[in-house]
Amino acid sequence: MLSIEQIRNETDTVRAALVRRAEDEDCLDDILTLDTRRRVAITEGDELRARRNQVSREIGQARSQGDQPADDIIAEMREVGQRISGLEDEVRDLDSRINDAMMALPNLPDASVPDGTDETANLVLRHWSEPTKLDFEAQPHWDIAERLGIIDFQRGVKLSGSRFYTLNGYGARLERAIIAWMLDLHGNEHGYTEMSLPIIVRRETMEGSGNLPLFADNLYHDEEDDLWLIPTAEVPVTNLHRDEILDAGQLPMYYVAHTPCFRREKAAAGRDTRGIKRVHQFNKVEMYKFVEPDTSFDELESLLGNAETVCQRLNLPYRILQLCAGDISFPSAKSYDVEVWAAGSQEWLEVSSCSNCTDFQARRANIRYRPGVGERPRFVHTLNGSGLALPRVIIAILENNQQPDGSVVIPEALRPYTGFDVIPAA
RNA sequence: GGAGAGGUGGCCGAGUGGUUGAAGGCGCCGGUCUCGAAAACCGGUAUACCCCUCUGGGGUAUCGCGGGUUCGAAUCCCGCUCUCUCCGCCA
Repeated sequence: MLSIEQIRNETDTVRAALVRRAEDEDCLDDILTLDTRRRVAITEGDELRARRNQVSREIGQARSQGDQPADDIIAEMREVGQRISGLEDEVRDLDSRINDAMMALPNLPDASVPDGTDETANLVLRHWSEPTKLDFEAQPHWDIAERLGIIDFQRGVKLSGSRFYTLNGYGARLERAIIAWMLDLHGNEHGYTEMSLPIIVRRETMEGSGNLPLFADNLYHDEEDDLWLIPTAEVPVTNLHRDEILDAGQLPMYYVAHTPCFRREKAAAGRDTRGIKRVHQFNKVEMYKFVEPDTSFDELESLLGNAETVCQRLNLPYRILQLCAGDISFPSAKSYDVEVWAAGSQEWLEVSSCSNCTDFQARRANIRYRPGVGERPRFVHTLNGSGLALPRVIIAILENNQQPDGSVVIPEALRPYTGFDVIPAA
């Protein structure tokens, strides 16, 4: 959520930034109109309340001295009370309309974010290593995995429907190893605190992270208790410190968590239907930072570095994309994507998206910190990045490390965790 | 799921209709004292919003949340929510 002060005082800046995101900025005028009406109503209500407080105090004092208050004063105050109620209704209505409009506004792109309205305008910043070249006919992961018997698509569908699968034997063990290895890497070498979190959360939690009310379409929902399955660990982590005022000394705070992620993928129906590139349930290791505002853009660079380290240690060729203004996610002010090369399906796979959400989520979830003793609380900045998403890492390992005999070699870094060096050809 | 108890400021804890945004204590910050520290003493110590003749002044709201009664509610009534205890159930 943006700040109403910024919309009020820097309207043109906000308008220009929204245009860069290819967002409709007409609502700004509506918000400003509602905001003016709101403040008029608040002022009038406050004045009436001040009058009522004063008179009530006088009535109390008179009564304590045995005097009876005049009936006409009581009658007048009764009427003042009704006017106050009316103004309160009006303010409540205006608040909710302003809030609805504000909730629909995305974060503003940072000045360093390139122009562009969609993914075609994203910039390739750099490559690491060369896309894997195999001197035999490379197979896509769905063929490799089925042949090795480590992914069962049919039975996944039998259990849960399309876009579900099971990992079997070496496949399941490989996934478990990758998760444990990533958590250890970020926990031991990058300074993140490991968390195990609820993956089913209340409505308020989804609102705090910005997934509701706008993106309900992509979420699984339990109607009976109004609980929601998380699409990413970003949701519970963001809300860990909701409605808190942190000490400056506590920042920065780094968290890493492995969770299953659930996505209905309504908007992507029909896309990427083969294999495990786009599924309804997947595992992900997520990195998350709460930081002081002045440091957040530096923190974004180191966050990206942490994601890159994962790819490097796995020896997966990757490239870094800087997302353009029209392609950064709703709460983000600046984002980088990490894409690894998959030699079988011959495409770049997004395995991580690292974003600086500045104070956008913090404002929504009311996460503040006190810069110094006696100073006013300020909103923290939040950042998140996958570190990494499991299915696509598995795809890349299977496709890049496949051997002519049909086996798949495990990256060295993972071997202490898998306990095997190769998935043997069946 | 059943029964009961309870949610007050950073923490503990008073407070059942009228100068209570909230006693008292602890903690924290500043000061006095001291070579320094401790102790003691003095002072300060929530958040959000609004207005103005705006390096300052004034006002409003907030005692889990939302309604209601009343001139006036932390205090009374209703609904919700969360926590705790006991019973039941269960990994």
